[in-house]
Amino acid sequence: MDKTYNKHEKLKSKKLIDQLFTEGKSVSVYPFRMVYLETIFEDHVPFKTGVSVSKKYFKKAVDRNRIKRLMREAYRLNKTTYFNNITTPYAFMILYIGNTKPTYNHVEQSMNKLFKKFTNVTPKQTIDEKTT
RNA sequence: CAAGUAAAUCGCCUUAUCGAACCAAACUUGUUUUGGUUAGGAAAGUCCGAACACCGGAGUGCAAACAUAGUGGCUAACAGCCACCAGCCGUGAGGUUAGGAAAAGUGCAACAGAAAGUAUGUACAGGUUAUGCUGUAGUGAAACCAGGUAAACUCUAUGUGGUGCAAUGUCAUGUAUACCAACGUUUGAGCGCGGCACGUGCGAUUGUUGGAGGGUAGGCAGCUAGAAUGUAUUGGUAACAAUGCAUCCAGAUAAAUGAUAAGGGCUUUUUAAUUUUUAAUUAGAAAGUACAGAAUUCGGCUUAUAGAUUUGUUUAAAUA
Repeated sequence: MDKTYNKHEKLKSKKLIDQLFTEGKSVSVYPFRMVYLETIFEDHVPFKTGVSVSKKYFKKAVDRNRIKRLMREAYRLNKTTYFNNITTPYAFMILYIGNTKPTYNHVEQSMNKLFKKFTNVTPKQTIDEKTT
């Protein structure tokens, strides 16, 4: 997997996003919250990821754009270290739940923590699902 | 010089690494390669005016509601812009104005004043038997004759259908089936023919196929070559118009136009040194580098904006 984040890796389907929020599980490391769900994609992409910032805390479009860009960048550069070993396809939605404008370093560190937590959590759950 | 004043322009740059979207070409037809393009002056507020689309009426008049309001011009249109007149502000350059009508009617009016109008007080004088009456004084912008106010109602003139690209059109996976047709199934309720049975016709139910309808997820069109931009000439005081030449300049949709690092500008503060005091130059340090992100498209208006630049123009008094 390369350090890319193109059209096919973006979570776009409205249907899937609704499903994600109703059925998905979540891990959170401040200031992020990641909702995830196991699915199968028609175009055989391993992961699809979306990014979201609340309009409630950031009223200006410029600020929202900036934060989303930082998040996408952090995802793009760090996903290879965590997700290359995972074979099951997942849909992700990463939410920014803080209320201050972050710096890039801050975003990257938090994102790393978030992914670590995710990789620790997921295998257990899959085992649980199989047993029960 | 300094302080204004009016108008216009710009609004960080370079390099490296890793990326995103769209378009074109190529072939090895791909999550390929190569090339090109990729946010603003306000993209913002959504306040006016249009284009375009659909709905309604499809004609005319009146009324209501809303908007506009000096005169003339510009414009596709406008509540916009330009010129001129008038009032007000400023020494001035200049700024600013909801600048139609008070002899149609209704209302309102601070302070002062007895009273701002279903009034007639006080003092003095005149007059009278006396009162009513007449004059003067005092308040105020205005005292019975009217005036002010229409960013009060109102009147006059002019204009105005509604909803908005989530408009609208089109393709249509899947799902469900009140619809229609054909064929078929059955422990086939019930009904008709018949005295009853068999039989036969209709048929609730159910299956398959086809059609029609509906229009969800999603795709495509609308979707960017235009009242376009730049430039020159001509006409016009100007807004603006005409003509010639050149150019193609974002099209995303959980929403691209980026991230990081290094260096350099610019501004402010501060330290040191030098020079002719104010100040300037050089070197170092610290901080800052705005407002803000297209979403159908144009013309305006309004609001936000670190800092920089250019041009025209004004300066009374005081001080040097």
